Amino acid sequence: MPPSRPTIADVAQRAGVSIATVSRVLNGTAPVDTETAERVRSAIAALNYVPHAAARTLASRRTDTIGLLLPEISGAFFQPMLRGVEAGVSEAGFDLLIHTTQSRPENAPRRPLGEHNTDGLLVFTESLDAKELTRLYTIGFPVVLLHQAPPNSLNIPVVTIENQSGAQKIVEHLIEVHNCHRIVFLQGPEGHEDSTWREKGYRLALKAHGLTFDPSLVARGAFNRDEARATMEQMLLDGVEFDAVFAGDDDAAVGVYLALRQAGRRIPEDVAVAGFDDQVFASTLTPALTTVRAPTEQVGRDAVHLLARLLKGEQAEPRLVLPTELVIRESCGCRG
Amino acid sequence: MPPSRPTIADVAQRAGVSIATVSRVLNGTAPVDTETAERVRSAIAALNYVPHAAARTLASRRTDTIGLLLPEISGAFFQPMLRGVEAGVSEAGFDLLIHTTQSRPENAPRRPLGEHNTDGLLVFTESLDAKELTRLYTIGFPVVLLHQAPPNSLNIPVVTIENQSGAQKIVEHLIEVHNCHRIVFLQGPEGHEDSTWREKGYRLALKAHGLTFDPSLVARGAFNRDEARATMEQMLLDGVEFDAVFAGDDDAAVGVYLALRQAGRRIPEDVAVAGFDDQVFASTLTPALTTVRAPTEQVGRDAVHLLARLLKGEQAEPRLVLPTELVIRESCGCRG
DNA sequence: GCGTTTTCTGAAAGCGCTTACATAGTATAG
DNA sequence: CTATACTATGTAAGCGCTTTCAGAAAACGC
Repeated sequence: MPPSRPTIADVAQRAGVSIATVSRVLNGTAPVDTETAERVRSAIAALNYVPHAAARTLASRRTDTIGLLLPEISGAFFQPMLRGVEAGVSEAGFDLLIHTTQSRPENAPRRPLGEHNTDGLLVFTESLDAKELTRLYTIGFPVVLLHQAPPNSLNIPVVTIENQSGAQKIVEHLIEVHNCHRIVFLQGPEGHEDSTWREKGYRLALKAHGLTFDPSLVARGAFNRDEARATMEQMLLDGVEFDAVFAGDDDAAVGVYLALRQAGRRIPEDVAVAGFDDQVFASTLTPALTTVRAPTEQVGRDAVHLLARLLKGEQAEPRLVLPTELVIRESCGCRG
Repeated sequence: MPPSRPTIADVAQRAGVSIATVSRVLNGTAPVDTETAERVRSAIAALNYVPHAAARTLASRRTDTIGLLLPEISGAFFQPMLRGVEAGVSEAGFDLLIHTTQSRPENAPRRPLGEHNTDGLLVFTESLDAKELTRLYTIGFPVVLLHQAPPNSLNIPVVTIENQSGAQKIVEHLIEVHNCHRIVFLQGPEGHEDSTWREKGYRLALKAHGLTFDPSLVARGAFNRDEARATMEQMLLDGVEFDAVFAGDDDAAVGVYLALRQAGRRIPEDVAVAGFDDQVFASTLTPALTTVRAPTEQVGRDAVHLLARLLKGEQAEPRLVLPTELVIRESCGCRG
């Protein structure tokens, strides 16, 4: 057995002080004589002492940890968000505990992240049910929602993006600049809030230009390459006529590319394509994808800061909506 | 203040037993009468009781958590690895604590992951220095290395992939099938082990076909799109002649694509390009990228299982090398 | 100088669990 | 029917910290 790690008592003994004093030096919670503090610090260094996180948590009732709940950790969309969360968390001096809800086996622990192991939670759309969210709210546990409005209009802060206006702008671009009239819209997963807003934007754009909404042009892309591809193939098979596709998000746009290419339809000559998010790969597709830039990294970062403020007991704005921005590339027909 | 969460004592009282019995029901560490156990379980359900992780850790000296140390969490390369690690961790019944070493601010905690908050560590190349690795080894703390051999030939288990033979195979494909003679090799980041092995494979392939190694064809791509692009542009500017590029990895291959395209060189007609890893985007590039499939997800999963075995005190193989596989697409000139 | 505040330090009580150890009851063996 | 062995449960001692409380020492005010 290896020599067990030094405890605060070892440090105290070596420095000739009580453990309370060591704790004070460690946390700066009370004035300590300069020389004493120095002795403690050198004892810490000599022993290679690191405080035991669990003991600390138990005694102080703080975990110094923020929990992040999301559907999946891989997936290009979550990369910038994770980067933002990570940066925010480390700036704010917390640790990060990540939990993904997809692909969880049956025997999953009942409540993997919560008051027992984090000080606060970041919750992405669909990764925690309304019941648990309500429970957390009623016990006053700090939560910040990402890309999702609170259920039952609870007063839980939200960070999200301008979905509707972004979608409207890009659809209007297709209409105004490229004279598209029959624009397919691929919805996101069932009940996905981002998708709902984007569809509203899509409809508003049509309306603003006197185009009637055609339900046969709307189908599910599920924000997913393969599903979008299958949907697209089906539409082609069904002989649905269209001159543009607003894919809902960039992942779906890739599926659209694949389906159209296979069917021999040229982008953008035969069909203009637009995405949403501006994920990393968007610019390297051929043709480069016209899309809406979502400040996903900033969402992550802002959410953490908002949560951090909540944890300090400060007041925080209940809703943060970050602006999106049109990114014109080639797939719509510009610079074709 | 919200009503504080129930403790084991509350459960014990409600079930009319001692806290020890509750603990036994919770952990199954000793026989408990069926009926008593049932009473305890319903008390737990009624109170919505969840054991306090920190208290548990403190008392049992186990964290049930595995730590993962890597340079960055975003980046397409790490996605499959994370997926594998995640899956493995949840299969093995552990929690996952992730820590990234890049972009850490100055005031970073001295040792964010270690014996004090995890039972064992998964360490990706370059994310922990030899000194700390040695320290962990000497105190007998379980560690599994990913894509990296242990320093000072310590006996630390490793999970990695067949870099050398994979690289050799793809370079030989360029030589044998496409008759390439002047093949550029873009190295990974300074000191990156994967890169070292790939370079060896590159040299072996040349040698096996009687081609002499030309140092002017080797430059740094850093496994990074932008850096590879810049390097490539410089080579074009310098007038270096070549008929193929083995980009080191897929990210660098994208940079190569961009640089070549801008310079008006066609892929694969003028220059054949090959990558390594077979990241998600490889098949959707135009032309589709010929590369070497690295079983990155499997690496993550296997590493966790290896670590889990170590944690159980079982013996584990000291080195796991997963096979790579040639993936021929269009960028080399096949099915052009 | 003497009371009063301020600064520093230590003793000790938990935080919510796990886990020897002890004990009582119940089988099983001879 | 007594000796032996389980089985089921409780008691209590920590795990390594933080934090309250109190006290000693030093500094201050007048």
